[in-house]
Amino acid sequence: VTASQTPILSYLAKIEARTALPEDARRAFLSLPTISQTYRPYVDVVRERDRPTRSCFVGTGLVSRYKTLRNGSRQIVSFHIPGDMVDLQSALVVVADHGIRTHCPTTLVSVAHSDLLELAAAHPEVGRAFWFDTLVDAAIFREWTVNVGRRNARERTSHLLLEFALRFKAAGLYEDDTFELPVTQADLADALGITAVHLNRTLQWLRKHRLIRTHSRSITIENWPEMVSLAGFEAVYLHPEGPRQIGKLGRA
Amino acid sequence: VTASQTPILSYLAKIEARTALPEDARRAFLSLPTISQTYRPYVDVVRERDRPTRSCFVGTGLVSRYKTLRNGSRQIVSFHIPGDMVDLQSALVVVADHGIRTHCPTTLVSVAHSDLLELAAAHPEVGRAFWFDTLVDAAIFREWTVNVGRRNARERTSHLLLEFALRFKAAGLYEDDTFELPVTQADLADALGITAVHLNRTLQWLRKHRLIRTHSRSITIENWPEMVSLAGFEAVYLHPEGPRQIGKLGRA
DNA sequence: CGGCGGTTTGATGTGACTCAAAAAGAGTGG
DNA sequence: CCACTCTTTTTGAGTCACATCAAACCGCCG
Repeated sequence: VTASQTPILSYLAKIEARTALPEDARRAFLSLPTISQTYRPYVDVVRERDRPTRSCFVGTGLVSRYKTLRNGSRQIVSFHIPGDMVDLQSALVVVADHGIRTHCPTTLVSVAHSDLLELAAAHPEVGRAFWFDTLVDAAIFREWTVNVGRRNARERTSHLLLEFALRFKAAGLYEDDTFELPVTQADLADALGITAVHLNRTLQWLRKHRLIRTHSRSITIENWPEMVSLAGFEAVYLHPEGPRQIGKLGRA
Repeated sequence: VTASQTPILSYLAKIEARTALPEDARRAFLSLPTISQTYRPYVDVVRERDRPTRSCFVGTGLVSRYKTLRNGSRQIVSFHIPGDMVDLQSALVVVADHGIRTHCPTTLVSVAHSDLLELAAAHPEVGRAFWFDTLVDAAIFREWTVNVGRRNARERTSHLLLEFALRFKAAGLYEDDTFELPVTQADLADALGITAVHLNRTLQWLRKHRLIRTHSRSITIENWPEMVSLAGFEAVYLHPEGPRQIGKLGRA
């Protein structure tokens, strides 16, 4: 196991938590040629309108996918943490409709699209896993839309923090109700569709009411039930149950 | 060609506008057993937390996908017009994280998930087309997030109307800059994340400034360039260019 | 012609934005 | 270990876009 395989192993662990892959598919996946690269904070990995030829996995650090508007304001549409596959979509979609950039020192491992598509073609289970991953992605986007469309600043902020908590937990990066979120308040605000100033006041409110605690960039969920209820959080959309099983496919 | 095949033909036309399918795949697709059903306005086709076993195509009318919050407010996350495949995602994702309902008299044609998955397995081109469709879906959700997160009421409203215009045009339901949108202002407001009252005033503003015209439920884009500029609309996210070609797959 | 969804209007309230500047950290070099 | 800078967080005051509530109006259909 080389260092550059680690993020792929994490990704495999993630998708296999839902459905096990056959041994040969696993092995084929792990033997794909990869390139590992380290980036400084706030570096664009993909720019809007680029035509990337590789997809990548997050090893350490954190990246976001974002869109920029005419007036310069930015909306972050998703964050990706270690073990996530970023930009799987660019495997099929030729021109990027959004950018991808780092927020802290980050290591990414990339794989050529052609290799991914061949892998998916050769191992239908992998293809299915990719499709499922895309579907969960879409589900998260939908929830995000609800978040910015219909919830106020307190609700959205706690909703996002809870989503992070669950995803970090699934990635094994969550202990004592605490996780590291190497992102500034301005960045978070860009994701939440509010201003940094207003996010700051919102965080203060959450702290004052003992819902969360913060120490530099680490976040502690202090009162999980209250947070869930404030956010109106329902974990269904993260679909931890995994995809429909192949066994169930036979004519019903 | 039976009546219940029509929506599938439209769907095929849609995906084949991007990439042609081999003849046997086409034929297999068209010979799937279907059920055609007509619904009245405001009927739930799928309820949140359901476990649907069939996906459907829109024949006539219009359906929306939506999520409901605790306080009863609703956020529509997408609309589907004739020729769209709705809820392709439920083929793999077991439990629905959102509802689907009609807004006007609507005919849907449904296909069993098991059939769709077998089709996709037997014809990789179809599997790829499904995956691509999911990706475009996700791209639309992302844009929608940007819309509600970072644009004001006028910008979002014109953005949504332009998206509709392009999609209706692609579906051949657009003439003289005009299309039928069988949806109330309250419904549109649910999609835009604003109140019906405010949407109403926004539409009045758009009319007064000669950007659009409305006659009952039909909408005319009166000044396309101005609308595009107001909305900050960029059509990339609809990905009309289609998926990466198989021919390009060979090791680069 | 009355009832009924849907649209429009009006008055008032407020959550979030804007601009600006102070305070607190974090990193760097002497 | 302390000055210095740069970034991030925090505070304050004024403003605006959009929400809320409520009523009137309109077109459609039986």
